[in-house]
Amino acid sequence: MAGGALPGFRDFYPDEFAQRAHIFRAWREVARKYAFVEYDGPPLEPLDLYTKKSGDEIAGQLYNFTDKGGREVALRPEMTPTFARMVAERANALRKPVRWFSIPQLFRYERAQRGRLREHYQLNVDIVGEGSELADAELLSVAISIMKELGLDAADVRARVSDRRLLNALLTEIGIEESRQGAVYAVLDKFARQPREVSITKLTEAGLSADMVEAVLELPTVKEISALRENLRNSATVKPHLDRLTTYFAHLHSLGVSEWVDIDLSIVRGLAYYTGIVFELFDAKGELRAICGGGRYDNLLNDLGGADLPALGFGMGDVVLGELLKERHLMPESSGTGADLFFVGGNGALEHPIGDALRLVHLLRAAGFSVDYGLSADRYQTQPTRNQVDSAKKSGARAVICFSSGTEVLVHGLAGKLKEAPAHTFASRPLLAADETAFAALKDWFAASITSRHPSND
RNA sequence: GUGAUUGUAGCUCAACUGGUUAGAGCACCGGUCUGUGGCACCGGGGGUUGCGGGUUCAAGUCCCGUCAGUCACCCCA
Repeated sequence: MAGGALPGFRDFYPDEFAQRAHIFRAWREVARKYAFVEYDGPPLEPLDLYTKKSGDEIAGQLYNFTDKGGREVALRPEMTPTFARMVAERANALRKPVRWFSIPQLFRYERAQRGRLREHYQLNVDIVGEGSELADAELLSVAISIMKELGLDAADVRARVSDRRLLNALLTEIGIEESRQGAVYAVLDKFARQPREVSITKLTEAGLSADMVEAVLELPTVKEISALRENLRNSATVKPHLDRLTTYFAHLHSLGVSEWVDIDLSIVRGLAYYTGIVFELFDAKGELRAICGGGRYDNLLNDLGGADLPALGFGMGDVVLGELLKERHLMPESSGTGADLFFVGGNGALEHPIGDALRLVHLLRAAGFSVDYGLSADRYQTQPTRNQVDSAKKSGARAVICFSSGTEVLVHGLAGKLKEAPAHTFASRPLLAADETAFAALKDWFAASITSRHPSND
């Protein structure tokens, strides 16, 4: 449609905003449980923050331009460089290990597709200053706990785990020299998405012998450490890395998330800076793109900011996650205002002009209620009450309130059938006189009688 | 950036091989109904058929371009 948002950008109408808020709430709630603290940085950064170290692969998709001061700038495509700079600047002062998270809006200039827009929000969770595999286990546990928090289970989402150091050792043991390992990584990354013959061709072209090719193509099928060839498993080069992965899995088990996790040595991660355990979260059916990806990047802080600290982290975008939640009907369907009270004109509207109505609304709000009403002074007295109540229901309000006579105020619940809903009348005079005990009585009754109309959405 | 495919109201869709003022349901607005008020019914607003050209007596329908969506590449979050 013409005149809409720019391609790849989204308008968040209240319903969509509620869904976004639902995801953000889960992110923040779980981060808090794991004792991470929130930070943020600028959405606009110097261009070279991204071109210097991340390489050309990212440069072609940057949303960049020259600002009015002649500076080359870019909308941030990822948070890690900003994070690295912030940590490096205060590396000595920060208490380790650092547990930080952020929910930046990120931008990339590339053709939009399902699950990939030009803009998205991405939870970033990072740990700095801890090199042990326990930190890796803690990090993955955060990601999985978010899935749980949103109502997903181990049948919906799978975590796939690999380890760059282990993979390096395995390839070396197979006899592949380091200069050719990059090509092998590329093939492993695409192993599931391209025909086996293509993989074989590419590996052969990379200079691997038939034996090596066979050994490499076995790797993605390994589901347990014991399934590795014996000579690989027992090699002195490989063993320490296998031991670490074993310990890592033991920690995951203790943290209660091991049933979500599979070994998958074809998980490579595109970004070149990963150095250790890496992981991705996928929907179990494999219909969508990765929900989440991350791992250990022990050299990046040093390369980027000169702080020699081990670090690890993950990013989780709102787009794919949102699609999965919608598919599983785990998203709030519609928002409504959810106001406590909706004021309508009742039988007493003629005795109480709009001024009285507004005064009551004002006092109710001052007493702590959220109050909605039709913004027409005219219809307050002329529109049939039943039609006003219809509007109140559609608004999602929990109860209606009106002048039911010259001397009384009626509060009536909107949950369920109107006839069965709780209702109560209060004397209007003390309420209009801002009598505190009258409002206290109203609040008590409301709290005891009126239930939320959307108990499942909260 | 490459290729394929789609584009009618806010949403989901209709309109025979081109043929009167492009329709319906839902949603929205107003109203009616004092025993099914999260119901039924009545009425209303809203579309230069994505946009721009072309063919034709006549285009939502055919052709070209363009923009946008979707999918697959590329690549990655």
